[in-house]
Amino acid sequence: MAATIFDVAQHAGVSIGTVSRVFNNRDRVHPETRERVLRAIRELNYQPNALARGLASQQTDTLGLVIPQVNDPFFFEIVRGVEDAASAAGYNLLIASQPRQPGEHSYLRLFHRGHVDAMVLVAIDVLAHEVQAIIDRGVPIVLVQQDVGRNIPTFLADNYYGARTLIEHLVDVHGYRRVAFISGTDYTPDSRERLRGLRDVLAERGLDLPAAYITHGDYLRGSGYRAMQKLLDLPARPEAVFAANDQMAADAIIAAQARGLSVPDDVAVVGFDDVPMASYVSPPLTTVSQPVYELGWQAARLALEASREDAGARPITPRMVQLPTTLVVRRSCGCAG
Amino acid sequence: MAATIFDVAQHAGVSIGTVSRVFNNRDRVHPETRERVLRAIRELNYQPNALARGLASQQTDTLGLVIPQVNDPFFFEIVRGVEDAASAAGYNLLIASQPRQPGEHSYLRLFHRGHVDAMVLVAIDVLAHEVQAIIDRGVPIVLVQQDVGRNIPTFLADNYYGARTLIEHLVDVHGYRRVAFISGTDYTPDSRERLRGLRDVLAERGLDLPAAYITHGDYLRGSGYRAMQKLLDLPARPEAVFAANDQMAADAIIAAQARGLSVPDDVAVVGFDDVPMASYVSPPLTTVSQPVYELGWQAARLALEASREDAGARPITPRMVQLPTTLVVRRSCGCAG
DNA sequence: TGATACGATAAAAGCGTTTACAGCGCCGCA
DNA sequence: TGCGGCGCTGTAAACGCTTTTATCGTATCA
Repeated sequence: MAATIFDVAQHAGVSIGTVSRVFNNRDRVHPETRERVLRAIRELNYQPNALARGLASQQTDTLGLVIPQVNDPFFFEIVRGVEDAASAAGYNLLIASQPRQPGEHSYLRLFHRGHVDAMVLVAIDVLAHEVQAIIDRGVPIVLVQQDVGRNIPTFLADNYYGARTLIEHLVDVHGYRRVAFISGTDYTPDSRERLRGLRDVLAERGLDLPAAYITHGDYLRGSGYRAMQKLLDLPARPEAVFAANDQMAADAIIAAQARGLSVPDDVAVVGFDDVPMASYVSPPLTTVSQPVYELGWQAARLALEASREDAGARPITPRMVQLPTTLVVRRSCGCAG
Repeated sequence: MAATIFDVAQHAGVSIGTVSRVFNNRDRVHPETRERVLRAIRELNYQPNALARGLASQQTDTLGLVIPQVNDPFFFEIVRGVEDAASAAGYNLLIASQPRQPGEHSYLRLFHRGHVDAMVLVAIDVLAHEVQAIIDRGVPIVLVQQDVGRNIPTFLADNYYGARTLIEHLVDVHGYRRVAFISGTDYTPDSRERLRGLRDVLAERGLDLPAAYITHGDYLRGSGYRAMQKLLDLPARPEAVFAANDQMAADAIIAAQARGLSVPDDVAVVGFDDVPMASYVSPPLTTVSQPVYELGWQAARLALEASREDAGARPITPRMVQLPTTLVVRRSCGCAG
């Protein structure tokens, strides 16, 4: 088996308490003793057992991350941000997927079993009072791409402003007046906020947004195709279609082209997210870039900081942070390459 | 704080030993007592502390997963497979990235600190003897998209056969005779195997593969573009280009189109992996589909099984498993839509 | 020179489980 | 009636750490 603290203590001729003090730089230890202990640690390749350490110190040096069970590069990018922040802080990362059956909440289990010091929940359908209860018991939780109010810290891209900029481009630059929407799922705020951006820009210019122009997708492959078909069947075909993410926008383009329509000449299509695929579809997608990696990174940072300041007087942490989005103009809106 | 086993014992009027027996279904407990304990567990919402449990039982119910620090949807798909297998078996998933500096090996730390019962290493640059040592100490390790011999279990897609099928399609169906290659990184076997497939098919047909036709990429965005430029500068321009993954193939297409060349009329381009993007680029990519999710899933299953059979006489586990690949014909090879 | 304080270390008490072992009541059998 | 065995449950020792408390020299001061 691996060397334990006892082995090191024996090897260095000290007690285990001293080894612990040296390893954690706690209290003062005579320089000479410290040197002996360090040598023993090196010689035995000692690494403290994480479980024992967690049990004794009541902290696990582990960050919990819960993500939806969906294959979207968007989430992977968040995972990368979270992972980087965690490992930079010397934390491990424990990942759980939101289970399929809606009743079960895996983040509760992570908490109850004492696995983690803090949690980041990405686009997860949470129970606000449960989350609040966990935070109150000393395990900080930060939400990403989700907002349930109640003073629970939240990191979001500025979906509303991003959508506004995008629609303003369509309306003010290209002069489109009939703009339709393909929504995503509804339990996180992003699709709603993007729709609100669309709605407001149109309203401010006195343009109409008929109910039939709002179709429903689920962010996943295929749903954009079906929604686009419905829109193209409409008597008053939209001049531009705003899909709530790039995947659906890419599918919408395919759907239009399958009918022999040209994008953007017959109908413009724009998306949201700026995933890698966006620049490779034809025509390349005009979309809105979100700082996804950064979102994960900052959320993880906040969660970890909160877990460490737990005892002391903690500074006021932000209730909500919106990160800026950027309009990425390519060709699917009608602009020239 | 959360309820402990003591609270439950007191609440049910039994000893902690009995609570533990009930919770783990070990030994026999009087039905009536069991009922009392179960009620107490329910009423207190008791969940055993994972650390204490791991410390006492010497098993953590946690699977370690190490992936390269790269943003590739390919890896995310593997993560999903591994996660599903782990959670189906009641295991948690601890994720670590291969650190940037080549000297450090995060999987060693996971092992040494007793975090995990088993590990899956994906496309990681490992030290064979270290891995062997860990396995010998009772923590099973399974490699994915990597092979270092030494009886270390390995899951791979059948890269060689996949490449063969792809090249046979180019040569035998389309009649291309000048086929070039854009390689990936070299520390995992996949790029090498794909090149071998290309080489063998050409050789069997008496076709030449000049050294200049083998260019070097790194699987990442951008490198396919540069490699393609070199190929197009060649006096004898290749008729078809085989990129070792789809990302580079997509970039190669862009590079060709930037020169006013038509794909596939002037030069055909094919890739490998069949990532989501492949069907959206223009022309849609002919490529080879790998069972990526399945790769992760099966690797995790094997690792977990091995960790549980540890004590008993374990059946012979496979040294290497190759999963089948499928040719996906789209338009970038010259086939009609 | 003897009481005092202090720096350094050892000893021991948890942390919350699992599990080996002991104990107890009761039944069946000689 | 006495005793071995069995079904059930309590007790206590690990597991490998952290952290509090106790101890022991040694230097300091009156």
